[in-house]
Amino acid sequence: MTKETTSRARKPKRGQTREALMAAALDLVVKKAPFSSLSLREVTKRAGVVPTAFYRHFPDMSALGLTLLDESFRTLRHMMRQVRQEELPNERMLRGSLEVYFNYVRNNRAHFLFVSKELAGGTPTMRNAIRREIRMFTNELAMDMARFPFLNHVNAEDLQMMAGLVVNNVTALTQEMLELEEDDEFGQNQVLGTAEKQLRLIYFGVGFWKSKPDQ
Amino acid sequence: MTKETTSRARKPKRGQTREALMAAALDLVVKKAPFSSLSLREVTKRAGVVPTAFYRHFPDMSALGLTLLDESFRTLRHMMRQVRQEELPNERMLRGSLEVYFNYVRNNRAHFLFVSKELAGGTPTMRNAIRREIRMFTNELAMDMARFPFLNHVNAEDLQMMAGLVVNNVTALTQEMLELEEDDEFGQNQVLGTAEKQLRLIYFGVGFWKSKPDQ
DNA sequence: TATTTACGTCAACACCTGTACACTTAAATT
DNA sequence: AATTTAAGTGTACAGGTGTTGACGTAAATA
Repeated sequence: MTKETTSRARKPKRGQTREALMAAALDLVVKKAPFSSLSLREVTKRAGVVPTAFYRHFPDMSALGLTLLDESFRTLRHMMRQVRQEELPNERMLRGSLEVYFNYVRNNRAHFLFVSKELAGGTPTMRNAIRREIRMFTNELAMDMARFPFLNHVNAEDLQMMAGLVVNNVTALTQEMLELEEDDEFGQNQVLGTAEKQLRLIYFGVGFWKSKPDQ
Repeated sequence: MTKETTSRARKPKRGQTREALMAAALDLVVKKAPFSSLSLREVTKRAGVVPTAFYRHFPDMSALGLTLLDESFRTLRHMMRQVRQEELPNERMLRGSLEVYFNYVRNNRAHFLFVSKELAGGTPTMRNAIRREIRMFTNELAMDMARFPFLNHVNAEDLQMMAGLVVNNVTALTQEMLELEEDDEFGQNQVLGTAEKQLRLIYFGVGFWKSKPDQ
């Protein structure tokens, strides 16, 4: 008799549980703590699903983490590629590029917070994956700079060094940005202004650089 | 009859349990995970003490964390003050300063790892405390730069910007250093070399900088 | 239409967690 | 020498943790 009456209270919830789990994890990262210290049970609870349902989608939490990491960088990579394909950078477009980038950060706050917290505090696997992505950005930036006419006399190693300088700073400023309240437009503009000045200063230094010819 | 015979197996362990707890926590940070995800029980276990003994020394884990943070920065502050009191910096002594600093990092690896992981992943209290310390270093560096003769025409805001650039980079390179194995001298020298070049490049850019007179 | 598969539920487990309480005892203070 | 204090111990409890296993059922496939 109970068999046919139990069909009413079942939640259908077709196939979007995977996305719900990912969203729940990101949500908790924003509101609570770094991903690496979240528990499987609290993620499923926030996703509105029973703990054991987790295993239908991921073998364990670290698999969820790596999926989130992939999601975090996929669109960013795409955006950066587009920006880099435009005309050769000049001083005028520096501000524009920074605005585009930091706007992207603001619109993907959760993902950047996730990455930022795992960069130093995650498992070795996670840290290496993130550092590899960042190194890739650095390499691509160095390749772009190689096409600058006035950087012809800078060797590959020094180009890498310069790109590293830029990436290090943008990374640090991103984290500074993430510490600000979401509606703190004054603070955000201040960081943006600082970023522009710092990059321009680097730009000046780069113009003066002379690589040792033999190394 | 059991009363007087139980006196033999007691551990004396006078008053160094507090230090043992701090050392145990640092140890676990190096070998296991960020401080914020350590449990009270595993810290006491590693310190060779029963869980409840913890409360004789700290009200909770976050109090231990703040103590560790204080310990991490106290000696560093002292060292930096000494370095800054020496003669005005020139290009020659840049390498020397970096060597002193990174040597200090190497000799205090656990403390720097602790700070590095809490900087982005810790509780808000912890993050703010660390960021305050770093901001202090930036301010002091900016004050030093103000005494440079050839920086007379740079206003206070831009000095802050320049100091921020330097500190951001040294911070990033410190974290890069911490990712290397303790005995990877080649990698460490490579980071040191990159650091020197990057700071020299900034030095060039600073020489070219003109502040807007009105801001 | 019959069968299989994907994806949800519930119950149970062994273990780890922070913390309260009552106890012992070496050392410090009187 | 007597007493107080500081700092260790063991027991206990309520609650959170990852993971196994058996079960149900809507949707996809045959």
